[in-house]
Amino acid sequence: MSTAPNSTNNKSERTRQRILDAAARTFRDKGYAATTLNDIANAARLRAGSIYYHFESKEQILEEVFDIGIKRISDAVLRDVGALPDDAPPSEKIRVGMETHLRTLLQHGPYASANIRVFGQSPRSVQLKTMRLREVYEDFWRDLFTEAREAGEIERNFDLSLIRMFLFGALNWTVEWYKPGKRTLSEFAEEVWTVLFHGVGNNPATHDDQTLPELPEELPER
Amino acid sequence: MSTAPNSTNNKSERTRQRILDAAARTFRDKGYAATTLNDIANAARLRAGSIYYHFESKEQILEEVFDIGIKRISDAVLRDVGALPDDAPPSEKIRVGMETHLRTLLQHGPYASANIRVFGQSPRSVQLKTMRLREVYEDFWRDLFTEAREAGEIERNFDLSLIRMFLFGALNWTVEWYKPGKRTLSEFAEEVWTVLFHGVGNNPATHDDQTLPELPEELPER
DNA sequence: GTCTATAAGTTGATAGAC
DNA sequence: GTCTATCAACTTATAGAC
Repeated sequence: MSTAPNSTNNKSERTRQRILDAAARTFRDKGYAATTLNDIANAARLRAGSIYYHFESKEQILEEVFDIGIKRISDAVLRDVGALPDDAPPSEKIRVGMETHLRTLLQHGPYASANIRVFGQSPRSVQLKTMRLREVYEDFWRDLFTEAREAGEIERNFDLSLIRMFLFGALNWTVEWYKPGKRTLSEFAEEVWTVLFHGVGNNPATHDDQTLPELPEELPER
Repeated sequence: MSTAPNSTNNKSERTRQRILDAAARTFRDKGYAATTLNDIANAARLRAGSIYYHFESKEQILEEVFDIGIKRISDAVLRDVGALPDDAPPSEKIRVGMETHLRTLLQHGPYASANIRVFGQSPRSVQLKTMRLREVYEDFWRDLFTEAREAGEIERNFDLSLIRMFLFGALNWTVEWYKPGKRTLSEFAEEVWTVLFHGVGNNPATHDDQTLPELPEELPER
């Protein structure tokens, strides 16, 4: 009983988690190549050799950090957007998704931010293994933007994939500069959303609610 | 005459440039720590030891790559924006600056993009040395946005530094995903500018009262 | 100026004691 | 499970031949 073999909360598992936490934080701060097993071991309060009882290689640690990071963002965003009524305006779903994406990135541990900062410079083999999870998350957003256009909330002539990459660039780049300040994350996300949908320009009409103009069905592809 | 000692185009200087070019490209692709002097030497077609005739250390190479990168972006943007009439609308200056920033980042060699990708994970001491150049460039954009607000082209209540970081996030992130496609860089920059000032939303008013002429003349191809 | 050779240190990873 | 000890490979940097 005391040696419950199926428990996921035994000592080994907890040590494994400590190593992953330490690795994620160090990867995020210094990058993958600059992080040594000694760095990770020190931060996890054990010796470098002991890591190999829990992991096969440094690369394997990176893979798990990546997978956990994407899953954390993806799960949180899908949960919060899913909690909205099905018939909520897509633009509102986008607003909630943005806020949760940001919140996970900036406040919920180093896994998500390690992902953003290190992915581009990690070995190709590692990138490929985490690709599928990334694509699932990306598809979610692709669908959300398509939904918004079909609902008439996005002008027809915009390139949706450009808009998506543009938005994610702005959001992901926050890991390079964001410091918690006077503005709450919600207010921050709200302002980004406003820029995305209404722009910063002085357009008097933009702040009254949307009136859906007549919208023919033909979509100029892409 | 053949041994002109002051010439900046002698053999030594050209080799130095080859090393810097090779380093910038490899830093951008693999990151600083993952790049070895052997990588650089191979790409520059000489042996690792020979690099030390031209540079004192690996860090010094990184510093020069950073400085060159910022200077390339900064010089190009200040030149192109400066070529506009002084009384051009600030929003137009922003549009031109954005386009040149993007063009330098994506088409004018690896120095600028290495800067974006590697800076955050480089040694603190190196970051500090290039800070002053960065701040000059940042001040330029800060002034431009302030000018735009004072001209009434940006709504009062927006946080300008947030807008600026938001925009640069979107622009800088392009190094992670942009591939030259059907859309020219000018069209691309134009669309980003439109999103920034008018948003993607369906706001009928925003497209009628454009004060901007539509493409009065051909842009000189670069 | 570039080469080869090599020093001096670090790294990821393994073996075996406890 | 974690430790210490250690290896082989690699890294930055230097020395000296050409």
